[in-house]
Amino acid sequence: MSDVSKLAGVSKMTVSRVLADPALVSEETRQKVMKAIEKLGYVPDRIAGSLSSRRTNFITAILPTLTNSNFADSAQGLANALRAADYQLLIGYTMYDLQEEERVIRTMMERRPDAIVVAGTVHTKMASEVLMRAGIPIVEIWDVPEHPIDHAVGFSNYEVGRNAAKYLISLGFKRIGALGSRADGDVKDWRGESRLLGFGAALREAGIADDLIIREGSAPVSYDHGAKTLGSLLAKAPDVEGIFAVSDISAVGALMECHRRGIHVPDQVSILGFGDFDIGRQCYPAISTIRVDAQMIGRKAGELLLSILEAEKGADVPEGARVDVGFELIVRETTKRLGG
Amino acid sequence: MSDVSKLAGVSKMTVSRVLADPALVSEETRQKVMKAIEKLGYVPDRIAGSLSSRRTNFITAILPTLTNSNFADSAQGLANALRAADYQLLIGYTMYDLQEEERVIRTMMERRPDAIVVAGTVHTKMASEVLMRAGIPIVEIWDVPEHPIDHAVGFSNYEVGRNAAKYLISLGFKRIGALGSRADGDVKDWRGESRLLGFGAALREAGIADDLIIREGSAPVSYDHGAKTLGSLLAKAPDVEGIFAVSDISAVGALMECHRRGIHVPDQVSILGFGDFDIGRQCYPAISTIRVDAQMIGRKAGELLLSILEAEKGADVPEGARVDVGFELIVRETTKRLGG
DNA sequence: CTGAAAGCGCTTACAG
DNA sequence: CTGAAAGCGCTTACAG
Repeated sequence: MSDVSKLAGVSKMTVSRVLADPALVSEETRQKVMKAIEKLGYVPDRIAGSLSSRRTNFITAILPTLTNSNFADSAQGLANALRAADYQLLIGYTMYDLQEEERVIRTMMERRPDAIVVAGTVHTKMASEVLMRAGIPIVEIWDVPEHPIDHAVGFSNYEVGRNAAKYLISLGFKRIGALGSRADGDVKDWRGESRLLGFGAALREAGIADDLIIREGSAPVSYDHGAKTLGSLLAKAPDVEGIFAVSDISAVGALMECHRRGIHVPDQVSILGFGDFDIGRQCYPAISTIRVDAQMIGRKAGELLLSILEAEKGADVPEGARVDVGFELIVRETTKRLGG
Repeated sequence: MSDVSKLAGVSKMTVSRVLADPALVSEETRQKVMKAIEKLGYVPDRIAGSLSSRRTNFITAILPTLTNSNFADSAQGLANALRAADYQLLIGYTMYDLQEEERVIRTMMERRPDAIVVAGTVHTKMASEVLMRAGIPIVEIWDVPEHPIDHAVGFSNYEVGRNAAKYLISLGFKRIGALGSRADGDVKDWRGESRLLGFGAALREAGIADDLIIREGSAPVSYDHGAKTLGSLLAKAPDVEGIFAVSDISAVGALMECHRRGIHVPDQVSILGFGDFDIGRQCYPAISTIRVDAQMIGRKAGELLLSILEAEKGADVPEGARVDVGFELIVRETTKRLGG
């Protein structure tokens, strides 16, 4: 930068202004500076700029994994929303492990992000404290808790579970089960667990036994997980009529296992998934599922942050926003009314 | 940090040492410093550290999209390899657009990454120059060109195409086609195009016409793309016997379209995909494909970079490394010998 | 519209 | 094993 200022015959301050807010500089000076920048191939150093201005234009996104198309969609939605405003995403993975999440959050704090987006509303005590004291906007995504740390953009996983149960009940079933992952230990899909909790509650409300909710294996869930948990469920209740899987991935695995065992879906058993993954749409029979607009979650989180970070002084800024993007039941071919 | 040094009654330099290399500090001093850090909840500022040390521990990864499980796997493999060494990934998306790639590369340079990983070996002239002059290690992934900008980790897409053709020829087919995306304009999947080029070359070598290579629509490819290009191919050659799709996604789309048209796969036509996506493995009939270890590409790129960046002074460092991870033909149910 | 001074919070390079 | 000084490359906050 000082090279540029020398070549252009102006002060460093003027070069800085040309880059930050060209309107502040006279047309003539600007031209000189631009020419010098061009000639020297000068690339401004944002690290130095960040240190000086106390703004990094980094936004941290903490996700369980990127190998899940839903979270990848949210990341992409977030990145798209932020791109125009020149923010750079700092992505961290937790592998559904709360200890790892805490570690990632701590590491990320050293990079001084301007805001943090984190998937999930359950954190270690330490992690929650770090986030609360961070002094920057925090957006929890993929759920909408009563009392978010700061902001939240998502939907109620509990209600998803309740709706799943209600739908299966409406189909006339009495023997209803679910396929999920283990709910103990650090590595745990809390959102999936919320769905199972809501599912069980709705079952009980309807006077139906909730003893067929299988929790086996650990997140992230796989096709194999679906196949195995289906086996466990069948061993327990060969007469099960309707099944809710916490993820389409498990649902597809369960469906394939049904094929192998000669159990017809949906004539003998109905299967409902979650997530509306491509594979559920394309497989045969196509999986009935509950859809969430993952990309929209990312986009809305991004827009919320921009409205806060880019607010003019004095403008009023949303406080403790809770955005519920909802969800949608998509009935396809794996669910069917009893005797229908 | 100066708060910490005051509380601990030492200089800032000593605090810095405790954090960077505790072995340099006496046990007693270290304890005092650690206690002060704990008490104040001090979180070191890596932005300042980066400016001072001229190392950011950022590594930039530039990918077409994260919504493709192959690239997501590579990103995760890269992140896993770098995590232990305390590097943070800076991920950028190009949406298969070379102009956008150039823009992303320029923006990323302002963050002063210690190295850059970029998917693909075709760049705008400007982008190539920026990368060459960057003065940091560059790893191009997902192909292995004769002359990489710096390093390369991938496989030969051209050879993938050749092998696809050879395999279909070995099945006894004479009428052989392919499904790809448009090869003109800025938005373009160059790796897919390489596969088609190799495919056509092998066809010609065997004395088979290469006029059934369809290039329609733009990357990223979709199920719909597979269905539509299959339609075009069939319109041109109703008697086509073997088809190679540049991606499993297209292959699945083509397979579904065959179902709809009452064309039996593989009895009437064989379909070979690329990428070994989950969906190809799970759909019925399961897609024959060519598999690449995407996660390994990311991991090897990460390990290569670590060996360079973490090298002791004087240690010899790989120069212009070209790592070919190869690929693997996986025969499943959508390909079958003529009359077999 | 332009500039000189100070400082952001660290690490480098010495010195002892 | 410990510390004082200088500086990384910008922006902030004044001043004119």
